[in-house]
Amino acid sequence: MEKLLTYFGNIGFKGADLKKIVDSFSLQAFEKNDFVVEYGKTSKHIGFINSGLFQYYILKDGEERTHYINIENTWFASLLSFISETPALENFRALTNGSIYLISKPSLKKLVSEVPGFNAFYIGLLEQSICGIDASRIDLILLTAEERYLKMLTSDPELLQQIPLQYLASMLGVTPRHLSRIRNSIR
Amino acid sequence: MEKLLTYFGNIGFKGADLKKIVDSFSLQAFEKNDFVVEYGKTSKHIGFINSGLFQYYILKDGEERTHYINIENTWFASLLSFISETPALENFRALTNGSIYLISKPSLKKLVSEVPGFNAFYIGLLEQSICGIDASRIDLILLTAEERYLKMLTSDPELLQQIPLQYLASMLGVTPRHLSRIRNSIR
DNA sequence: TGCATTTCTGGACATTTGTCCAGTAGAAGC
DNA sequence: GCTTCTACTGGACAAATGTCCAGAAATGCA
Repeated sequence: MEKLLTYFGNIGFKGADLKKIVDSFSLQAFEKNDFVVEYGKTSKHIGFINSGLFQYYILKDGEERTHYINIENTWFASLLSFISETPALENFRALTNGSIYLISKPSLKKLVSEVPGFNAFYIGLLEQSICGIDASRIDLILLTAEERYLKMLTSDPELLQQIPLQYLASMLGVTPRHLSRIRNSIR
Repeated sequence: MEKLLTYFGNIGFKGADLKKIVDSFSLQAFEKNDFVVEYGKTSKHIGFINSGLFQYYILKDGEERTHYINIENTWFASLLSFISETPALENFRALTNGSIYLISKPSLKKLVSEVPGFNAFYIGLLEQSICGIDASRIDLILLTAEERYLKMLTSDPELLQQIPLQYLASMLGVTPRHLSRIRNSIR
C-alpha cells in the first residue's frame, strides 16, 4: 500500500490516522475487460487507480460510448450511483490489466466522521471533481470538437499517448472518423 | 429570511444552530442585467435564489453563450472560481429582477466547522451538484440535441415556461435556429 | 392604444459531422 | 513466417447543424 501511504502522507496525515485511512482501502487487481462497475448494479466503492487504464462507457443503441477514461494516480467514482445508491447507468471497465485501491462507502463515511481532517480531504475531492466535470461540460457547450481536441493536446498530453484514438473520439463527443479528419486538418 | 428558516428547518437544523446558519446569509436584491459574478473577478459567495431568474454565460467571439440558468429555490455557485479562488471565466447575471441569499466563503467554512451537521449538509450539496453536472455532461456526449430537448421537456418543465428559447438553445448546445427546427419536427 | 423592442419562426444555402466502407499498417498469436 | 486482429485513415455520400436573414408574433412601455 506504499502508494496510498505516500499519497495521504503528502497531504498531511500521520501515525495512527494515516494507518487507519490506508487500512480502509483494499488493493484489487483487474484484468483487461474486467468490470469494476457494471450497468444495473449499484456502485458501492470509490477508488484510486494504482495502475492501468479504465474506461467509463454507456451502451447506446448497442454501441459503446466512452464518456471518460481514468489513468494511473487518479480517483474514480461512479458518482451518481455511489452517491444516490441507485443502479449504475454506466459501465466502468479495465482497458488494460491493472489495480485499484478501493474503499467502501461505509468505510469512507467512517473516516469522514472519525479522522480529523479527512472530512476536509473528502470535501476537497468533491470540490475538485466538480471543477473538472463542470469545466468539461462547459467545453462541450462552448467549444467545437476541434477546439476540444486542441485543448486536450495541451492539457492532457499523457491521455493522447496512452489511449487509443477511438476512445478519445468518444470522450470528445465525435466519431473516430471525424477525429481523424480533425487530426488531419490541423497538420 | 423566512425562506431560509423554512429550508434549513426542514432539513433538521434547530434553535441556536438554525439562527447561526440563517444569520450567516444576507439577502441581496438584483435588478435585471445586474451582475452577481463578473468575468475576471473572483467569486466569493455562493447563494440560494430567493426570487428571479439568473443566467450563467460566457462571451465567445463577442457572443453570449449561456451554459446554465438558475431559477427560484435553487443553489448557485460559480464553483470553479469560488472553490479555487481564481478569477471567474464566466458571468452570472440577473435575467429578471430578483434576490439571492448570499453567504461568503469564510462564513461557509465557519459553519462547516462549527455547526454540527452543516458539514454533512455541505457535502450533500456538493454531491448533488456533481450528480447534476455529471448527468448533464454525459447527456451532451451521448444524446442528440433533440433527445436533450425532449429530456428537458419532461425533467425541467418549469424551465421551459420561464426561460426564453434562445437561452434554452444555448444550454442545449445548439443555435436558436436549430432549436426551432427541433420543436417543429417533434410536433 | 400604438409604437418600439424583443422573441420566435422558417427559407436558402454553407459547413460540420455522421455513416458506411475499403484499404493499410502494425501488433499479437501460432 | 504466416495469419488474424485491431487501430487508424480517408473517399463518397447523407444527415445534422450553423449562418444569414426577413417576417410574424409577442411583449413592454409611453
